[in-house]
Amino acid sequence: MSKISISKSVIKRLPIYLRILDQLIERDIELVSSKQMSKESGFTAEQIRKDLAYFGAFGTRGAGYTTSFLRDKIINIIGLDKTINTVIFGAGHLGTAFTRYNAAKNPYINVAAVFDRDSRLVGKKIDDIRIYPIDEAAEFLEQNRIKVAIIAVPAGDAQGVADLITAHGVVAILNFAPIKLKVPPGVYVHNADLTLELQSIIYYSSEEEERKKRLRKENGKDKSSKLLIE
Amino acid sequence: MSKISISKSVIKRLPIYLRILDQLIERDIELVSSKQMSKESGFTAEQIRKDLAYFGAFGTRGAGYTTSFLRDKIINIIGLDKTINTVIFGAGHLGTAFTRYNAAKNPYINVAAVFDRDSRLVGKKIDDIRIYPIDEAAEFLEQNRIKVAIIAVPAGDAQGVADLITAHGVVAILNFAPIKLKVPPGVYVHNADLTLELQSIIYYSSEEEERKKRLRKENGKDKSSKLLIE
DNA sequence: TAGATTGTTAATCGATTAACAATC
DNA sequence: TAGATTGTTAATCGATTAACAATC
Repeated sequence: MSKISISKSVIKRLPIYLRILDQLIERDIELVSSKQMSKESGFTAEQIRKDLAYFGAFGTRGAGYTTSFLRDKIINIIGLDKTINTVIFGAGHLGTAFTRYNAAKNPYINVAAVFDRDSRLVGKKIDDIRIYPIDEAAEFLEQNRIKVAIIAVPAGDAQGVADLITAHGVVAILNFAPIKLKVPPGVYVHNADLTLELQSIIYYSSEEEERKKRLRKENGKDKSSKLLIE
Repeated sequence: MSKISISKSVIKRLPIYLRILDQLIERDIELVSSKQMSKESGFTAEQIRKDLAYFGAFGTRGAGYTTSFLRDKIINIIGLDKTINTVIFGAGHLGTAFTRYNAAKNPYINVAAVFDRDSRLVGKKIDDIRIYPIDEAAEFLEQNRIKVAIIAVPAGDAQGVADLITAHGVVAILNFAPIKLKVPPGVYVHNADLTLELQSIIYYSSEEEERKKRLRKENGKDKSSKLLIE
């Protein structure tokens, strides 16, 4: 009965499998092999089979996986089977973008409310979602049993928001603020720091560039030295 | 002379170290130990030392690291020493949010232009950054030797944009569109799929919830069975 | 039965952690 | 010299890959 803990790497791949299955189902494809899913996802077929096998034997040997059945299983594993309500803190550009993006692209998760400190924004709406003052957050979270929240407020306000929401039932946070949040044990924080992600990409762009330059130079000078490269 | 390839995990941590150093320098702190950086970052001191050691011996035994010296080193390693110009495709909510967010938070990278298909947006500005029609992208990329681009267009347009920009010198892409881009070999793509990240967080929220419920139930019924949990 | 593909176990690979000698 | 902290090597841990028996 005791659950072995599944690694983060596996959990991160599940929504990707889910999206692929959604697309296949939309195209009325009823059966899929790990090999086909490998092509769509870029992960190896072995890895896909192994990931799924952590949770059960969902396929049919010789045939593959029934798309709708596997989709339902993954929805269940992630916990997307019941309607998930989430709230966003911060109605700035990022909060607004995320709210709209999510409404358009995420069939499994509903943004129930947006909270902002700025009283001028309160009462307005992002699409159909109302902006509330932050003082009403505690009550809203408790009444609606919100477990997941998105933080899209300025860095200076983020820790305060984190303290508030973890005190009122939130156990998982998607954090866009560029700081390391301190949260009570058991609360899961995923940092989606866009600046950091962009910076680390630069490494690959310059490396690529330097590699090419080096290659050109070496090639021009001396063909034999090519063997030394890589 | 041959460069051992450094793992992605290491590269992803470098911008975090950089931010911590920036903050320390702002507070006029001139020396920092791996232990202190560990506290700020959440990574172990051993890991920080090991990460840095891949690139050289930047510290002083017995003392620690000189903040400004280490910052310069990391800036160099990532490739942020010269001004990095990037461009964004898509002037929708996400593109706009990212443009503004980057201008405010990222001292190392400049958004040089935003491109959009929608002619009504062309000529407008996001902060000080002008929106151009997508037909002008090829020329702009070449003339300004843009190596890094951000894709924030609808899923259906993303592959087309990727084809266009990789044909004109872009070698690293931050992709917000929810599809797997096909790119020429050597081009680095980092997917920042906000929907997927939010979905995978749900797993932790429900697990946490179930764990708590289980715990409460067990505790109420029978104290001795507590030992079986976890 | 023959062909295909899963599920699982074993082997490999890579990344993190621990330990400690070097040295400021 | 004594105390502190790095840089590096070795040990451990975990994740991916390979192989193949099970079975549709």
